[in-house]
Amino acid sequence: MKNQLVKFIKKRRKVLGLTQMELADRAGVGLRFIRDIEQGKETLRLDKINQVLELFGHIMAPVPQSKETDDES
Amino acid sequence: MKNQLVKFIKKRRKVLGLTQMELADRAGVGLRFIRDIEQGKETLRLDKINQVLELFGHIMAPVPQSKETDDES
DNA sequence: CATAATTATACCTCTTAGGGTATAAACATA
DNA sequence: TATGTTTATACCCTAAGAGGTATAATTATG
Repeated sequence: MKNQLVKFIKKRRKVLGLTQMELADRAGVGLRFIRDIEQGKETLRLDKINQVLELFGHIMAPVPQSKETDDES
Repeated sequence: MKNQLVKFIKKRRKVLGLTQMELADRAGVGLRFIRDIEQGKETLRLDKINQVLELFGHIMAPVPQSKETDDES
């Protein structure tokens, strides 16, 4: 599966009913960064991504390419 | 667990008996980048990391913070 | 429909990641 | 010990990521 990050962020944000701006504020990143994530930009910085994922109790880690998202945790 | 990436890269590289330089060449990244990864630098670019992980059939994806590495796949 | 809220796109600036190179340190092995 | 190999640290330069802002497009909502 490709771009699990995009799907994950979008889904989680919707679940919490947050706007991109609210998410950006809570994560302490710029609004533009949230947009870049959700647009599938691949040249993002890892620390910034993790900064956002932390809100959802997640972190970026190496997983087998084939494996489907096992989280929903 | 923190920095699964560092552990993963170091372990995989050792298993294949590659030097940092060899890994850099095969992944198509600079030697400095491999070193930055293994030194735990957190401000790395996601696309570059994935470029390296691809050699091992892996990719960066969001996982629960608490979950231990389940790969070894 | 009109209006407001949310998201997307574009431009500018500043900071820094990534690559290269050189040197030093650590780690082997004889 | 000395020698060669691998890894770490430090420097410079270029390209681009991240943030801000403004504007357009999209999506609700009445």
